[in-house]
Amino acid sequence: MSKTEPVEASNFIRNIIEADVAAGKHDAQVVTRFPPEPNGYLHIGHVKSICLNFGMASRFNGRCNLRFDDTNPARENEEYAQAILEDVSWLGFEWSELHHASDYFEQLYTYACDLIRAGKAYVDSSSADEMRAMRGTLTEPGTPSVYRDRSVEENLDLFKRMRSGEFDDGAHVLRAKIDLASGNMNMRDPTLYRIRKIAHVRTGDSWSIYPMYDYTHCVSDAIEKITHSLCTLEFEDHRPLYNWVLEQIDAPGAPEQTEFARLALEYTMLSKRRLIQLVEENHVRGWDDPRMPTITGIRRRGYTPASLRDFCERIGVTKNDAWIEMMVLENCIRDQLNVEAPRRMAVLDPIKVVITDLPEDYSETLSFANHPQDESAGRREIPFSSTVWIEQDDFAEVPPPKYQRLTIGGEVRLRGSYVIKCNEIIKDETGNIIELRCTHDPDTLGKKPEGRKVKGVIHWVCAKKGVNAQVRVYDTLFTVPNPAAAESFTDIINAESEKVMSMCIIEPSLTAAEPETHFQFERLGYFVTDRRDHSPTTPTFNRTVTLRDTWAKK
RNA sequence: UGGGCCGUCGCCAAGCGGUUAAGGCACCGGGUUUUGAUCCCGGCAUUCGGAGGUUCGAAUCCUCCCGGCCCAGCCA
Repeated sequence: MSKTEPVEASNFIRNIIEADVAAGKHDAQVVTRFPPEPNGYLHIGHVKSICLNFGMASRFNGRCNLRFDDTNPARENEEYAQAILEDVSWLGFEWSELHHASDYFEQLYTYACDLIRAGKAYVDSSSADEMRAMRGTLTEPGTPSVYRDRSVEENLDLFKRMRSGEFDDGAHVLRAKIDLASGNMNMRDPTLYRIRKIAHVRTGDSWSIYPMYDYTHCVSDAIEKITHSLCTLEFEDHRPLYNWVLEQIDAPGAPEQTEFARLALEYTMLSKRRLIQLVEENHVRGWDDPRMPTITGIRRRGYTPASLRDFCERIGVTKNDAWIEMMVLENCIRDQLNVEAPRRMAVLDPIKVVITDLPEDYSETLSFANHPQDESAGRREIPFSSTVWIEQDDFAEVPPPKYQRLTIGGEVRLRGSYVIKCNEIIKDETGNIIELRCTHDPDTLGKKPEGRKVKGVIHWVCAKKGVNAQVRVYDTLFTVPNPAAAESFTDIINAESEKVMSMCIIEPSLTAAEPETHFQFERLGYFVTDRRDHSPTTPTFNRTVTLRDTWAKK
């Protein structure tokens, strides 16, 4: 076997882990974790992180935990947590262990007391505003709070009473005692605990103080013996603090944080706040609107887990501020569905064609391959009669140059059927074409026409047996590549991001399809039966993506 | 000189002192085709943000410069 081995794409994180394993670091184990906060739906940016974390674990025969970073009960809820579990599973990943940061609250509290005893943390009774003022600026050092030198006994006592609920929100916080002059703002005595007299989904009201992310995350990683803690670039500045905390306590593990660039996808917005806004202001119909970049939305649009995993493979992992073109995502689903999706015919914007040289009650059954390159996909029967629907776009009274479809006096192949010629146009009183009267060449079924070339092939559906359906065609939600840069998104929302087409005609067999079944509608694109709205009596399809169209581009 | 980070083809991205600077997407040809799809074949960076330097040899090491991103939540 001398054939060239396909070189698996390398990335810096994989290289680091590879080197660590080779060096026997962390006992040559690889344990990662995906740590979402249950305060929103997962989106395609999270998919990158999920694929990385689960992918690395599986590649190195390690484990990947799913851990909810549930340290802020004010914003988190169970609906989000359930959705996250479903999305990760749907993507095809299985977590090794399921944890919650809240499982560690007691341990976190104990470590915090250790920190106080070691003189590494203190209770600050300044207000949030005062603390902000004392923090200094990017170029000026901070100034110490008057509470910075409280005794260990006083700190311990106060912290204990904070926990017991004696104080109101904001009365005190627990701060690490590090370096108020640090150029890294995170090291200027960061807050470790704040008082929040609010019930937590999992711990109820047993706590009135909650630990901050910086303190919780590293300790949670250590408790779970995570080896490689992968996160996005904005946490780079937090790494010194992550390490500082673990150095102060008697940590069970020695996780190492490595940061990578978060995904930036053209024409989409991935900030949780903005996504929530889209939903709440009804710019979309919900978290699973097929235009949303959420996993559930992308799923409803018709993307598959495999196509999303492929996407992550293609975009790579680096620290570059990279913008991924929409096309890259689209090509992933095209490539998968081109191989896997059975072909069908559907007419979205129909115009009637009457074949005048066939008896009015003529009907015939034609056999079609379900896939042109894959015999194993089988065949199906399609009804044909003297009246068919074709796409309005496939007829032009005044054809543009190089037009290969039906024109007056011209011929075109009805895919899998006969070559027809248009002889006459019928218009209504306002001038709209309502019917094309054509004749057919009976000697062209399954063979090329005699003595001439017919280049064009168009799709069609039998008017007698075709079934009415709703098809929703989608375009990008925004009109600009970087919507996040816009002042308000009301003026950059694409008014044509969704077009609901209710007069579509589909092959009769399509009504039997289960929800979430993928098809290629020939010459149009890939479509999926809607997860929620599709049924035999209400056939409903979403357009996942169009076919590549080199002609339309010109 | 507040701190941290990033710059390799239009868009991603390998590359880790010696390679003809991988690969994918896009693009441009040409072939096959009853989907203007797919598929196939070919083309596509004398050059790695810039300028110096080290070296027999630099995208890879050093210096300076230019451009971009992140940080002043009791958010994550």
